[in-house]
Amino acid sequence: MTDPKRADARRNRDQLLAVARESFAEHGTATSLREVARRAGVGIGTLYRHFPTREALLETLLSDRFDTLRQDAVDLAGEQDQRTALLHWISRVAAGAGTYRGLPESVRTALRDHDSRLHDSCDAMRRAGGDLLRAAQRAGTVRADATIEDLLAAATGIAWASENSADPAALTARLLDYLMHGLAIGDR
Amino acid sequence: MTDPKRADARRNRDQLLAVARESFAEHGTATSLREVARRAGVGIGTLYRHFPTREALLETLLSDRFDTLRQDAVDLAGEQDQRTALLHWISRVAAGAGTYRGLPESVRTALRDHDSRLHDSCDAMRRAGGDLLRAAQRAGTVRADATIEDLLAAATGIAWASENSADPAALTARLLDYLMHGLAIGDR
DNA sequence: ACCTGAACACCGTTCAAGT
DNA sequence: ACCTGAACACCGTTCAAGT
Repeated sequence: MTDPKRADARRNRDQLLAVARESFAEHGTATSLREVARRAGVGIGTLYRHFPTREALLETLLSDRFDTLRQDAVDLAGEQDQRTALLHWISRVAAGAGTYRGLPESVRTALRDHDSRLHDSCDAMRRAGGDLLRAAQRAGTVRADATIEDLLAAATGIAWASENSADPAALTARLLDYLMHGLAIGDR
Repeated sequence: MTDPKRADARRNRDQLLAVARESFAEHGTATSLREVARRAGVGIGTLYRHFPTREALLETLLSDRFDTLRQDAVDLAGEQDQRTALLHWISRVAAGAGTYRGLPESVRTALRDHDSRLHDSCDAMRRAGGDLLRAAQRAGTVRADATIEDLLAAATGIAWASENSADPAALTARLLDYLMHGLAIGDR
C-alpha cells in the first residue's frame, strides 16, 4: 500500500495525495472522497485500493507530523526554562491539530485509539512530550499532578475551539495562555 | 411552527421531539433524521414541515438550557466567593454542552452565529455569565484580561475534548481545574 | 498488479399530490 | 392545515469485469 510497484500506480497514489491535501485544506477532513478521486482523475475504486479508509488517507498525509512533534520535544528538552519549553511544544501541538477543519477530531481519535496506524508515532510523541512535562515538574515550575494525556487533550480541545473563529490563531494563543497559567507554579 | 393548531399536528410534533431526544442521546447530533421520522411514525416531509433544519430540531430541544444557565448565573451572583461561583457556572456550561455527542459543535455554532434562533437566549446567558465574571474580576480573584467569550469557548472546548473519553466527567473536571487555576489571581 | 465504474444501501431535502 | 412519500442529487463502500 505504501509503495506500489507499477509506475502508473505510484503516479495515481501521488496524485491522490496531492488532491486530498488540497481538498482537506479547502473543505476540511469531511471532504467528499468521490470528489477527490474525480479531481485526481482516477476511479473511485482506485482511491479505495490505495487508501481503504478516510483515516488511512489522512494518516498518510499526517504521518510525519507526529514525528516532527516528537523531535520538537526532544530539541526543546535542552532549553533553560522548562516551562517555556513545554509551552512552546504544546503550542505546536495545538497549531498542528488546527491545520484542517475537522483535524482536531482525527487527532483526538488517534490519541485514544490503540489500533490506529498512527499509534506508534503518536505514542513516541506522547513519550517525548511526557519527558518535557516531567522535566518542568521536577524543576518545580509546573503542577505535579498534570499528565501528558490531559495536556494533549487540552491542546486538541483548544485547536477545536478555535476552528472557524474570527481569529483562530489569536483565540488559540489566549486559551493556551490560560492553560499554561493553570499549569504554572510560582511566579506568574 | 411552535404551536400547531390541529391536534394531529401537535401530536406529530411532540412525538418527533420525543424520538429526536432519544436518537440524539443514542447516536449523537448527527443521527439520521429519516430514522427519527420513521421511529416517530410520520413521513419525512412531516419532520421537515415542523423542523426545517436539524439545527431547528436541536434548538427546540435545547431552548430552555440557555435560559436555565442564565438563571444559574443570576442565582450564583449572590454567592460569597465570586471565583467559586464562576467555576460552578462554567462547570454547568461544560456539562450542558456535553449532553450529546456532537452537541459541543452546535453550541460553538450557536455562540457565534448571530442569526441562530438561539441567539437571543444565548446572548442573555452570555450577559449573565459576563456579570459573574466581572464580579470576580472586581473582587480581584480572577484575571482582569479574561473575557466571557473566551470562557465560553474554553468550556465548550473542554466538553468536546471529553467526548468519547474513558471517563468524560473526570476529564472535564480536570480540564476545568486547569482553566480555573489559569484564571485565578492570588491564593491557589 | 492494478484500474474502472456500476451497484447497493444509505443520506438530506423538496415538492406535487393528496386528505 | 397538514401529511405523505416519490424524486433528486448526492454520499461511502464493494466488487465483478476488465487490461
